[in-house]
Order: sequence, then structure tokens, then C-alpha cells
Amino acid sequence: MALKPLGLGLASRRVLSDVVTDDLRDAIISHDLEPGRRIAEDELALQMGVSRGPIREALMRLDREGLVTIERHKGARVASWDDTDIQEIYSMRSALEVLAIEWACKNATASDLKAMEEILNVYSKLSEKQRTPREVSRLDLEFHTALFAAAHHERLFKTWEVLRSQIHAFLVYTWSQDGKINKVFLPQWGPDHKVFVEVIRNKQVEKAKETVLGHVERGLARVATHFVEEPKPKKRVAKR
Amino acid sequence: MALKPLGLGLASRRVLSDVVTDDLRDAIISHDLEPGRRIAEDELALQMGVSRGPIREALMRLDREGLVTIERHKGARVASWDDTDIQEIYSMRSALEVLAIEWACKNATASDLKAMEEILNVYSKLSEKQRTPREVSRLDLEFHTALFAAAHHERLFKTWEVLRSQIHAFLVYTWSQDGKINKVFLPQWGPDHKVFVEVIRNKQVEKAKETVLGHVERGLARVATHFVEEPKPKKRVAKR
DNA sequence: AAACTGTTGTTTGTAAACAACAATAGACCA
DNA sequence: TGGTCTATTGTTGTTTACAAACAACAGTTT
Repeated sequence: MALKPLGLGLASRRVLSDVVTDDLRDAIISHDLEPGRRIAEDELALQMGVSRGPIREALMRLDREGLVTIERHKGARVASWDDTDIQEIYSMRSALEVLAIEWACKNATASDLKAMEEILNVYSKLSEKQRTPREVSRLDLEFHTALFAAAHHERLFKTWEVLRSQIHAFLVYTWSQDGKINKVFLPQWGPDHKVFVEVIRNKQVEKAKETVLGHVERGLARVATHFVEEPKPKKRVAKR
Repeated sequence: MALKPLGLGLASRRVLSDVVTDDLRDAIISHDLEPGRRIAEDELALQMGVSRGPIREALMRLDREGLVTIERHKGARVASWDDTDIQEIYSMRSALEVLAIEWACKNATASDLKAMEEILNVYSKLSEKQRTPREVSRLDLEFHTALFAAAHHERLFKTWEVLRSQIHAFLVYTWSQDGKINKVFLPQWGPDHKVFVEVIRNKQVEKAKETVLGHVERGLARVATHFVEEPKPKKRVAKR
């Protein structure tokens, strides 16, 4: 059974709270709602033309995803990031990806490998100009999602989905601070990921683990040096 | 029916959905609600004397915790476990505990260590008779929770909490199948865990990782051999 | 100033309805 | 008999409106 109902248009009977969740997530990831911003249920409900029920549900889900922060009787805010968060996220990511590639070596099917290669294929067909940091990062997250799917490990996949949202969110923030992250990163992306598919196909578990560890560590280094710290209003008093 | 009507609203600072969540979690973990059992919102709301709102919220949280399975328009069921789940849970646990003890070596404070030792202390004061599988397992989960707390890694801790609920749930199930799991396990528990505190205090990262890995693997072996498979009414393919 | 008190705006919870949907049971036809 | 189709039924999803609990703020009193 497919872990994720791949977004192929069929849009199957989505429920209102799903729509709200996705819209809100996009708004947060794209920074239409800036970090720290207050989200009032009534206001959002009015704005989206739905009642409070689905809004509450969406906010709770995004809280679980780490994109918003809910405090009792105080409501929800868009989450914000500092370097502690980066450290946490990438250390989790290392641990999870190592486990993922381990399981993928055992469980990956032909179609799993094909899905991963398909993403590499899409990348290779992009023109130089299309290889924007944003687009490549989107493909990057998609590739790693395919890797996690190949592990066939339900709980691992769900945990990754949470992490992915957070990575996605602060990556966009990082780009907005520094548009030219990509000098060394982008040309390397394709070859770097081809290795993943190969070691999985050949079931070279140890080499796979090393590969993925190095990969994530380089990712962290890249992000950390470019991440511009943002004052985190965790417990700040709101000034009017 | 074992669902206690909730105590009067003296209630303190907790909010209704918290109470419902905790009551339901207890009922599931203690198997007052057997795996696979259907949970209807209306029915539960009536039983607990609250409206559907807090019930829905509680069910969503328990779904996230993995104790309940919600399907759209079909409602919630108490989760059930098979050996695949055990494999998933323990592989996750290994990865997470290694990361946890790594961070604990860096970040543990004196009071963190003290908290862990306090639990060992409680254990050592238990009489032979009090060392039931159930009680020791409760202390075990508490100890490991203290370990995760000592890591000072927010996301890691939250992920552990999810896993803990699941471990707790099927451990109770395992005990109910076999009351004498403890012949080799129980006497070893105390000394086994003292090592944890020491390696963390001395910041012996590598040794710490080995220790925790072995520990979890033995835990898996113990559970796996005693786990009696239960028919799982998993997901049926959606027919249209 | 510090402590008290009420106001305000928000979240949280309740209630009663309706709408959308899934499962089931009959009805119908072959 | 066997199968498809359509009601029926029950549950979840959603809305509306209101009441209660609570945090933050401002003004008042001491």
C-alpha cells in the first residue's frame, strides 16, 4: 500500500480540514505568514470562509508538524527558528536517514528505486537556469521522501514528514536571507544522489550509511553557515 | 465498562480535552478497550459526560500517538499490534536512544543525572515481591524518559513520547499473554541501568552508544520471543 | 509604587442542528 | 441464485451561536 497518496490531481475527497491545513502550511513555508505571527482562529476562519472546527484541527496538526506553536488559552503563532532548532533538526535527520537507508537496503522494491531515479531524471533535464536553489531544494526533499518511502517503515516515514515540513520552512527562510547558497551545492547535487540509488540497489548497507551521514552533515554545514539568526520570540512580551 | 466517569470538575489547570486524552490513553494501555475496538464519538461523549469537541481532539492526539487509528468518515479504532510493528518500534527506539545518549553526554546537568538515579533508587527499594513485570516496566519507561529529558533535545523528546505510548501499550498486552517474562530480565535491571548514568556522567560517548544499543536489542529480543501474534484487522484496500 | 479590580479580547467548551459520506439491507432485475 | 442498484441508517464532518475560562491590560485604590 502506498504510503503517500501522491498528489496526482484526483484530489480525492479531501475534507475541509485537509484543505485548510495545506493552505496554511503553504502560507507558512512561503513566508506569507512570517515567523512569530499570531494566528487567531476567528480571524482565519472568516478569511478562509470556514468555521472554527476545521481551523482548530489544522492548527493542531501544524503544531504537531512544528510549523506553529500552540499555547493553552493563548492561541497559535507561526513557529520561528534559531540555530538550536537547526542543530536539533539535523541531528534527528541524520539518525532517521541512516535508519531509513538501512531499511531501504532490505526492503526497497524495483519501483521504489525507479521512483528515486525518476526524480534524478527530472533534475538532469532542468536547464542551468531552472536550477534555482528553491527548485533544487524541492527536488531534494522529494528525493529524500522517496528514500524514506523505500524503507517501508511506517513510523519512520511519519516522523520524516514532520521533519520535512520544518526543513522546508526554514530553508525558504535561509534563501530569503542569502540568494547565492548554491555555488558549490548545485553542481554536485545530481552525482551525489546517484550514489544513493546504487548503494541501495547493491544492498551495501555500511557504505550506504556512510554516504547518507556525510550527505546530511554537508547539508547541515551548508545551512548553518548561511543561516542568519533570527530573534526568537519564544517567550517575548508582545508590544503593541 | 471500565471508562470511569470523570471526577468532578475540580480539574485544576487541565483542560477538558487533556482529561479525556489521559483517560482514554489509560483505558487503551490497560486494555479496558481491546485492540480493534470501534470508538464512536457520540457514545464516548455520552459516557464521559462531555461534548464531541474534546473527544475529537483527544482522538486526534491519540491517533498521532499511534494508540488509535482514525480513518476518514469511518471513525476511530483502538490500534492493534503485530510483529511488524514491534520491529518498527524497536528499530526507531534504537536510533532515537543512541541519539539521546549522545546528546545527554553533552548536555546532561547534575539534576538530570540525579533524576535518573532517583528512579534507580526507587527500584532498589522495592521488595522482591513488588518487582512485578508491570511495575518494573513502568520504572523502565520512566528511566528512559529521564534519559531523553537529559538530552535536552525538544524534537527528540516529543518523538520519544509517541514511541513510549506505543511501547507501553503492547508491553501490557505481552504481559497479559505471558506472566513470567521476568526470570532473567528483572534481576538484571538495576545494574544494567546504573551503567547508563555512569557513562553519561563521564561523557564516554562511544561506550554510551554501545551500551544503549545492546540494551535496546536485548529488550527487543525479550519482547519478540514472548509476543503472541494477534490478528490485525489492518487496512483493507479501498474499493470504489 | 504595589496590589486589587474590572474590562477586553481571546481561546475553550457546549449544544443543536444539518451535510457528506460509508456500510448495510432490501428491492429489483436477470 | 446471483448480482447490481438504490434506499436506509448510522457516523463523521461542519456550521452556527452562545457560554465559560482565561490572560493581558489599564485604571483605580491603597
